[in-house]
Amino acid sequence: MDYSHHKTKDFNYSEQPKTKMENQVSKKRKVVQKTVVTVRIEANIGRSQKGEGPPSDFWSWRKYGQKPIKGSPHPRGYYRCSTSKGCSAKKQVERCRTDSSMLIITYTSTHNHPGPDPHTNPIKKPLNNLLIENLSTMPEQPIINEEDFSENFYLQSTNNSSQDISQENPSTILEKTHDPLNLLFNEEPLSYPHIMTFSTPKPEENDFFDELEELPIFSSVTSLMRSSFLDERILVFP
DNA sequence: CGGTTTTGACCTGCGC
DNA sequence: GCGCAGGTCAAAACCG
Repeated sequence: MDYSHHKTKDFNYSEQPKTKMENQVSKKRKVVQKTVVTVRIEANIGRSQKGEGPPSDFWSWRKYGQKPIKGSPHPRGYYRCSTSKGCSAKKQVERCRTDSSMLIITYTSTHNHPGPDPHTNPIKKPLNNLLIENLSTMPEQPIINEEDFSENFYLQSTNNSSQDISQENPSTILEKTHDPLNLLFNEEPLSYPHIMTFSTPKPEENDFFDELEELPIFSSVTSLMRSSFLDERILVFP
């Protein structure tokens, strides 16, 4: 396995002597870029989710670990981006301890490569009955995925479920301030949810991509996604 | 056969 | 210093 990217200091972890773990970053209480998203699974999303898996998104993820979390009946899964070997993007997926129908997805670090071409990564079956519940920080990557938004996917109040995030990720807001990308969003730090209130293709989607394009990392990708992704979606709809 | 998932071991940070 | 909790490694199993 190629874990050499761990040495790239994508995380603002403190340096310290390492032995076997020299390629492994430190874990807790460090300043990292995080984007927390909660997703509600309304129905039995049996299929590929197997009741535990995270909603898929544009990126391909490879699971590299799973740990039971104290106080939560559900384990947390650890995923890293498998699209590019050098990509340090990771995400953690866990179920809300108080509401097992809620998935809490924590994105860590950013992708250092263009997103996958939807045309070379054909859309799978759409994820039905999903609700984005919360965006506690700015999306630094396309957390909105083609599957999830294909149908029956809509946003609820940003504040309603924020308690889950604020309780379980109290440092999120703090960490966000260290994210240089967020400087781009100072004017409307939590403006994203409103542009995601759609369940069918609407002009709002363009707004979403418009905003994403303000991120340098996405500027080259979102235009592609905007066109191809939306085009693909039309194919998905019956 | 290559990529992904599973899973126990290992490591680090933190609180006491 | 010790124990706990969280995060990652890496070998084996699994899968298409």
